[in-house]
Amino acid sequence: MAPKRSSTALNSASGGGKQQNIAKFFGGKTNADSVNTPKIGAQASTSGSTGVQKKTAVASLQTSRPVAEVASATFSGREAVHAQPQLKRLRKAGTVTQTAATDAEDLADRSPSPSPRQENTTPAKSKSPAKRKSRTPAAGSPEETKATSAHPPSPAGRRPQMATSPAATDLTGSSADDEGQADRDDEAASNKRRKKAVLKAPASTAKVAGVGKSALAAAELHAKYEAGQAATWEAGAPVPFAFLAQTFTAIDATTKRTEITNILTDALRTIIATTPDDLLPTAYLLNNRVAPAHAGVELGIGDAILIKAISSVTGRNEKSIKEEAAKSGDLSSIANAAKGKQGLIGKVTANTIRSVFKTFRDIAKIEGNKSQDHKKALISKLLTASGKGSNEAGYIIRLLQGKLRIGLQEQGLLVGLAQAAFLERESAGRDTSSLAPRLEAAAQTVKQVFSECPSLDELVPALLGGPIKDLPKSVRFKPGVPIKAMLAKPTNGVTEVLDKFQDTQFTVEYKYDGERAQVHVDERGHVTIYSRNSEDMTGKYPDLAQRMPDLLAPDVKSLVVDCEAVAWDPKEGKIRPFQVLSTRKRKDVTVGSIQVQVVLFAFDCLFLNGESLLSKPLTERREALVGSMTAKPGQMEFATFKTSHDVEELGNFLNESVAAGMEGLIVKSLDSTYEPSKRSVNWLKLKKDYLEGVGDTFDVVVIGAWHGRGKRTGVYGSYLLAIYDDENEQFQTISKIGTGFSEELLKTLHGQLNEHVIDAPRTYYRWGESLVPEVWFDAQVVWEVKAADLSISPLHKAAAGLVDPTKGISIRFPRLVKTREDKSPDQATSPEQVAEMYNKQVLLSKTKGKAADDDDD
DNA sequence: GTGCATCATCCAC
DNA sequence: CTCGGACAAATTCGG
DNA sequence: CCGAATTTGTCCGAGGTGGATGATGCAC
Repeated sequence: MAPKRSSTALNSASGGGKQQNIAKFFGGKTNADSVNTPKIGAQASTSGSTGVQKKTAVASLQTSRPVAEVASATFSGREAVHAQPQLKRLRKAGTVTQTAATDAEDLADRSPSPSPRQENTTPAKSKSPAKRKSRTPAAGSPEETKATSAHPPSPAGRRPQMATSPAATDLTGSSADDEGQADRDDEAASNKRRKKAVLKAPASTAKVAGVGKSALAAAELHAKYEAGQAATWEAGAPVPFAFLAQTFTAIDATTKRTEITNILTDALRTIIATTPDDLLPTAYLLNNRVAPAHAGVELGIGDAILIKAISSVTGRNEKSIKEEAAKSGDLSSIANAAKGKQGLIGKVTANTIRSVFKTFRDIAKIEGNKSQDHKKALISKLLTASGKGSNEAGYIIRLLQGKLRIGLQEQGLLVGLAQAAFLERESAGRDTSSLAPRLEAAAQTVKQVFSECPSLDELVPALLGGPIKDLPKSVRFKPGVPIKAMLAKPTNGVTEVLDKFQDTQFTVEYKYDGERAQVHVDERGHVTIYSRNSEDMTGKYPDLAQRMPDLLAPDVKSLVVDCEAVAWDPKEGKIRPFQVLSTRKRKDVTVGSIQVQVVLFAFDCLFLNGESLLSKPLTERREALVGSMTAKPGQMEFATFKTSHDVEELGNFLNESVAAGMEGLIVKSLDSTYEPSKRSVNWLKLKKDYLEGVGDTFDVVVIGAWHGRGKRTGVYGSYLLAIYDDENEQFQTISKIGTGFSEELLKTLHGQLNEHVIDAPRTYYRWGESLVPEVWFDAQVVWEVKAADLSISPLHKAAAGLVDPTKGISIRFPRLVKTREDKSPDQATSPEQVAEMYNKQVLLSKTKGKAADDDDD
């Protein structure tokens, strides 16, 4: 064996130091270097090798940025070592770490406080003056108020870039910004070969302007469009499904965003002008839904049933359909091809939008014995009733798959709805120069409204009923209807965080590894709980629903809080890993039968006593949060957070959080509003595995692949990966992988791997029965892959027998880092290393849970 | 028919 | 959940 | 000061592991 040196370059710049440590850790074991980076170690107290790793990890965390810098910081294990103590020292200095429960005062006085505030607004280089300068309220009032209340209005008059759009410049006012120390920073940074620099002031993004050249061009077209003319049906008559299919085809033909929305807008206008009753079913079809998410109604259709249906309509056998679909990457084209021959048979009446939608709803209701046959029959009927042109049958298939794949999804739909409604019902105006901003405003309003009340059942009628600017009055946030969750944007290091939040006051929270839970309490005390995707989870968490009333402060009448539900071990008083939470029953759970207990970590308050808090700054929402509930260990606690601007300290807090079993941190701007459904820069997530050169990586061998679908047609869409067990001379699968590739690389790899195709798997491959790749490869190619975590796998075989007697180990969130031309397959990561990493993770989880910060002193 | 294994779908991350 | 690509808007750069 | 070049924000669609649930299929 003796995979010698191999990686001289391994981890080249970023991981040099780490490498040494690993090697040390594995006591010089031959291929030690293939494990690039084990987890950040457990508590430092456990000295030894673990400690060493932790230290280096810490060091690189903190710098994170320029690769070279990291490298030098970590290059020698020594240096890294002495970095550690100071970290510990710093820990408490001058900042507050609040662990749960504590009181509101504490919170209140820390946060907004004058001093930090001005510190942040003052030096403001407000580099994005244009940014929040906001547009005339036009139709978009709600965001408006929100934006301005979040920040001191700091508009900068000059620079109304949106030349022609007067509306966009209206509101501007004085400019508060001063010159450019930002520039200096930038230069300094870029001198250090930093990729790009900085910028970005705080919250309240675009929305204000958002009208560019292409939007203006579009407005001109819209001003001229005659809605009714495209209709081939009589006013009031059901709109033929073919009309929708044609629209899809047109949209599919372009990738230009404005063009897509224009096509959609025109089509929707036509429907509004002729048969407005069909707008709702149209919207549902476009939204790939049959009911609002929280209604819990699903189609229950997958490729398997679709293939059966296609088979029964075309007479082809299922297997051939399946194979062709795998190769062509598109089931829908098969249905279309068949249609090309047949067209409408006999006296079948053609599909209409409403008939298709009605059938979808019927399908969703079917359950029980023979339900699949029943569904198949309905689908077959839809297919036979599809016309010949326009790819109708294909779109039926795609709609049922829930993947239209034409470059239009929910956000695009909302824009189309907004524009169409505005133009058909209230535009009035021909002055195109003001039209563009008004359309933009309408779109923003509709998006906002929908994110606060994601129900087309409410939105569409309201859209047809009155002016868009009145929407927020009729369709609004209320307990009992989930609001779309605000999401955090990934960042690649502490320094990036600091860049983005330069002159913003921010706070840092633990990122718990559980499940998002949006808890609603209405005026009657009724509790409902929603998932990140707005599914109703109340049936899964009756225990949470039951305990809520006891947690509420006396004067709380209604409330919506944003939380993370985390598995909880009541005996040990510690949190448990996500994998445990996922084993919890989901339906018809009764409080008495619960196997996996759960603790809620609350981190935001969105609604209190009849009032929406969305437009309030985080500081206020936090006050509301701690003021409205009382923490109880093991039941409900407030997410641990701290407020600090110090790089080192942030890095330290990140490590702390990981040691406490967290996924990392969420960094939040303190004066930002809650922006539903946005992946806002106001919330940044910081996970150790995002950092370059940090996190678990593996060197794996490619032994199989699957044909890609959709835009990956013609190349492999995913690959099967294995590690190498040199004792038994086996390649054991550890994961599939399908992300981290550029399109170009995908092509290259397809060609490269095709040279290693073999007819049958090698006898020395070990894989899961239900994970048989479509193509096998001889073990030749080695890649470096990164993951967030390791898990015991029911399918994969890596390190089988080492941790679990039969099961192997797999990885969470695998992605390609790079190909490793310099490594041979026998230098891949070994089972021992995988097992070691897994064990370390478990060990860590044993000491985690509670106070992670009581270790020093 | 009942019980058990497997497949398909959905949903969390 | 992670990632990359395409667009459009916003911002910076260069003449 | 204006147009070109570059950066940022948004949206979309490829793809991952794993567990519960419900339907189906097979053995008895």
